[in-house]
Amino acid sequence: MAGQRHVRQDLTAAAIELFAARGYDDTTVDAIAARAGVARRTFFRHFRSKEDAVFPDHDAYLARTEEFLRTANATDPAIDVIGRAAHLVLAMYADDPATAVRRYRLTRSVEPLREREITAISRYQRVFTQFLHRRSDGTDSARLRDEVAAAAVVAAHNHVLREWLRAGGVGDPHPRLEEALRSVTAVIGPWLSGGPGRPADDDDPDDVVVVVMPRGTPMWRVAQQVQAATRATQDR
Amino acid sequence: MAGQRHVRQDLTAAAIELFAARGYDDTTVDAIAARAGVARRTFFRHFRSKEDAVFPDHDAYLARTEEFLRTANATDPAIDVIGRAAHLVLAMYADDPATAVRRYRLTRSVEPLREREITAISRYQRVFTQFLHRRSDGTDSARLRDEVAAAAVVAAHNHVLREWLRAGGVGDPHPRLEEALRSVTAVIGPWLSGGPGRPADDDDPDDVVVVVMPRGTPMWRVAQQVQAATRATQDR
DNA sequence: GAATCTACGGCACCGGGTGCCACAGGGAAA
DNA sequence: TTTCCCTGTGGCACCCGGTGCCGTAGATTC
Repeated sequence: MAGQRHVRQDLTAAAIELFAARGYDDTTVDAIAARAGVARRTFFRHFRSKEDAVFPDHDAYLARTEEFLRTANATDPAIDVIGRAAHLVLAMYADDPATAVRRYRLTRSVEPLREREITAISRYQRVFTQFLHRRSDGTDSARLRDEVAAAAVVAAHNHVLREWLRAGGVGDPHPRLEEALRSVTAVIGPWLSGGPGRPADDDDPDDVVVVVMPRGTPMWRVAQQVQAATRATQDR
Repeated sequence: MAGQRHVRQDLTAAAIELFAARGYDDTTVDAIAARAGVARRTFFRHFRSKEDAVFPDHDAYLARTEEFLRTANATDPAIDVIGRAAHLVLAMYADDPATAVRRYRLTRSVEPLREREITAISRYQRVFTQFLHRRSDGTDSARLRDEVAAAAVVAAHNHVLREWLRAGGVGDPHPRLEEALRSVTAVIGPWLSGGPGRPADDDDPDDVVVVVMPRGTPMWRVAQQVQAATRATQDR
């Protein structure tokens, strides 16, 4: 049956139109179903709740993000991987700017939808955190850093996305996210992966590490270099 | 009427007991009201929704947090102020460990309550962000840093709170939050008030950053130093 | 003692969400 | 072709959270 996908799309379209025209509270599920030309019962076959009609394929997006993280290259810095995952999430909005903007305007004014969106974001953050946990040792301080790092990346993503939506969804938000993530990961990245090298010899003032590199080097690379340098002279 | 406060407390007590005993979904508002010895209509006079009964004075807490931030000393570093605000939020849980733990166990297993909690947390984060915005210039990069900093502090708070609750709410969580915040603010603080370094001059091979520091220096401090060094020669 | 205010109870109603059964159509196996 | 099954759908009844409205009892004020 080819119409199976149509019904779902018709329902979201009807929902968004009616919400925008008559308001969220004053739009019943009956009205949405009627506009889409199906029965009320069919609506709840496609969406768990009234709010879900606004975020149709959210579960699929989250699953895709999890898949991306699961298949990520194990040698890439973890902070960069979740950064690219943030780009992936952003792309899901940026691929259809018109819908994204309409949904944003709606979400901003309707409380239940806003709460829905917040919980959706928290699920992404949770997925990011779990990914970082898989890559770090289980110490409490590492877990703290993982959660902070995930929160930071999500915050950067949200900032760029919101600014882009507020401006009407014009242009490509990806470069802006890239820049924001560069700024954030420069600080968070090294701190995140900052396990101790060999113990410092506090009594030896000459036991130092010297690093020279071009200005603008990504901080995660700085961290790599410093750790490499630390290990290099480990057996002096 | 002295019983006016009693009814509210009785209702939350009845709700938590019944939720724990019979599950959230299988507990109707009628049952809660009956157990508290009042009518169903009275329940909705005290709480906007069924979930609200579990988080009785959440609005008051948020208001207290806002008040704290509004009356904060203007000369204190912003990152420290929201850190102390996080301690204030933590104290609201830690003041009644038994209730907090019961509520945590409940919240963890019941989805609607978990979503409620998440939106509650997001409100705190929003308040933190707005406070930082009031203290920073309105540039886009400053706003980004504000949001990341607020997210980081909230994440640290959540981590400490959750670990404390998971362990049964024994002991004082404040020292642990203090330590977590020390670790986080050491990285975020300078970055928050510092701003990004100047862009790299890729065509100038002499445009390098040199950092020398004791072996074993935590990586977050390396990042701090590198950024400081980057800014230091900004006007050469 | 009358007026007023506040908290509460009872009631009817709306609407989101679910369970159940029936049915239509299309494809695969007989 | 016939039979069977599977999937998407419609219709119905029902539960329950949440609201509006009105009445009332008790406490307070003048």
